[in-house]
Amino acid sequence: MMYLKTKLNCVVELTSSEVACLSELQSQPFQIKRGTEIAHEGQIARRAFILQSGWASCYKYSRDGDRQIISFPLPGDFMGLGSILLRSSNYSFAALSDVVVSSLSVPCVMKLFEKFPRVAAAILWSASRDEAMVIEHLVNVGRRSAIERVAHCLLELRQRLRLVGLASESQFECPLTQYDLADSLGLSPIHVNRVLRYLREEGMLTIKSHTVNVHNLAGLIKLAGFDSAYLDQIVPEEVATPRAYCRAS
Amino acid sequence: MMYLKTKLNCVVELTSSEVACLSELQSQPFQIKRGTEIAHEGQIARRAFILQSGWASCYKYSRDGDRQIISFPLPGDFMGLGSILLRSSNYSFAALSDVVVSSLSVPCVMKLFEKFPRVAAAILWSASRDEAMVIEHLVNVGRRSAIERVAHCLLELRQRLRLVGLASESQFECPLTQYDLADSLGLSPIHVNRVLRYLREEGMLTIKSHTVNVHNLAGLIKLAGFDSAYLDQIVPEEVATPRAYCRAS
DNA sequence: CGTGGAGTTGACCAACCTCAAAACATGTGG
DNA sequence: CCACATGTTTTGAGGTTGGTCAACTCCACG
Repeated sequence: MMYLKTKLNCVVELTSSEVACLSELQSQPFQIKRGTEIAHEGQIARRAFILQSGWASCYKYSRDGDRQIISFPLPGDFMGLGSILLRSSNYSFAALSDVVVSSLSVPCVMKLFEKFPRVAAAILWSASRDEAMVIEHLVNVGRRSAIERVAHCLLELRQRLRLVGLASESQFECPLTQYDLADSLGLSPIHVNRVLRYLREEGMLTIKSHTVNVHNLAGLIKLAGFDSAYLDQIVPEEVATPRAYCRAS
Repeated sequence: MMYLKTKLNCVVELTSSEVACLSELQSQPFQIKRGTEIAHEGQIARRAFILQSGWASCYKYSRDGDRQIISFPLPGDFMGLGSILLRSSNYSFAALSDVVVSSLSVPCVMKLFEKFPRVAAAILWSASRDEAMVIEHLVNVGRRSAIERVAHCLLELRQRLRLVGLASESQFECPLTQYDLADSLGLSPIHVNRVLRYLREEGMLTIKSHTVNVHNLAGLIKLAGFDSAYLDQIVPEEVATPRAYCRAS
C-alpha cells in the first residue's frame, strides 16, 4: 500500500477517497522467496504486482535460450502493468531477492479507471515512465560500448534507489550477479567481469559482497554519458494540478 | 480520425457518444513532409500524434552522436503518447516519408480520461502494446545475431502492415534506408548491407526500389525465431466485454 | 548532364564471445 | 563447527562477429 500510494500521489494529489479505494483494491502484501518466478511469458495476466521490498527482474528468452533482462523492478515499481490489458504477459518476472509484493486484479484496475480518472492518469504516467526506462535500456544496448553500458546501468540503479531512499550518495546494496548484469546488458558474464575489473582499476567503483561503492561519481557519469532526465518524477502542470477536470466525486 | 477510432474500437466497443468525443477532440489531419522532425527529445510534450498515413521513426541520440531508433510508427499508431504525462519528451520523432497526422492535446487526453474510462483503458492498452514492441526490440538488439535481427525486423514490419491492410502475403512498400535499419538494429549500415545480400543469396527476400519481396516466409520466420504473439490485437475478456463496469453513460 | 544520397564491395581490425579451469564465497546437512 | 556442494567471480587463450575506412557504382532528381 505504502508505495502505491506515495508513487501515484506524486503524480496527482489523491483525495482521501481515492486513497481509500487504493488500499481496498490492493491485496495484502505477501512474501516471495528469492529465485521464484512470479509470472511466466505467455501466461494470461490476471494480476499486476507492486513490489514492496526487494529486487526483481523482468525478462524474455530468445529462441536459442539466451535471456534478455528487460528491467529490474525496485521497491515501489509495478510489475506486469503492461500485460494486464494484453491477452497474455509480454515477459516473465521473478524475485531476485526475497521480496514482498502486493497485487491488483484486472477487474480492480478497471474499477479504478471507472471511478477515479485521475488514478487512471497516474497509472498511465507510471507506465510511461517504465517505457522511458526500457527505451533508455534499448539505447544502452544498441549504441553504447560495454564499459558505458555497465556504468550506465549501475548509475541508473543508484539513481532509482536514491529516489526511494535506498541508496546513499556513494553506496548501495545490489543483489545482482554478473550473470544478471550480462543478461541485462547483452554481454557475456565474462566480459562484464572484465569491465568491472577495469572500473575498479580506474578507481571508479568497487562491488563487494553485494554492495556497490562508487568512488568517482563524476567520472562515472562522464564515462557513461549518463543523463538522469528520463528518471524524473516531475509531472507537467496540466496533469498534476487536479481540480480542473476532476468530476464531482 | 478513422484510425484512432478503429484502433481503440478494437479494444473496447465504443459507444456513439464516445466516438463523437474522439472525433471532436482530435485535430484536423495535416501533412508533414518527409524528413521533418515532429518533436525533439527534451521538449515539453504538448500533444500526442496519430499517424494517418506514411512512415515515421522515433529515436534518441547517444552522447557520441550515434542514433538509436526506438520504433517505426506506422499508420494508425500513436507517437509521443508516452511523453504527454512526463515532463518532457523521451525521444524525438520524425517523418520518414511524407506523412499525414492528427493530434490530441494533453488537456484533451485528460478530458477523455475523465469522461470515458473505457477510452482511457483503450489508450493504456495501446501504450501497453507499444511497450511490448519496444521490449521485443530490446531482445532483438540484445540477444540476436545480425542476420536474425534484420529478418526479425522485416517480419515485424510485414506483420504490422498486414494488420492495417498495407502488406500482401509476400510484399510491402518500405521507405527505410539501410542507414535507418542499422540505427534501429544497433548495427553498422555496411553490415546491414552484407546481411541483406546474404538473405538475397539464400533466396529469403529481396528489396528493390523501396519494396520488400519475401520469397521464403517460412524460412525467414525460422531463421529469425519470429513469434508474432506480442503484436496480437486481441484483448482479454475482462477488459473487452464492456458493460460490466460501464458507468451509466 | 551533374550532383548528392543510397547501395555495394573489399581489406583490415577490434570488441566482444567461447571454452576451459581455477579461486572464492555461501549455505547446508551432518 | 566442519565438510561438502553449489553458485559466483576471476583469469587466460584463441576465435568470430561485426565495425571502420575507403573506394566505386547506381540511381533519382534537379
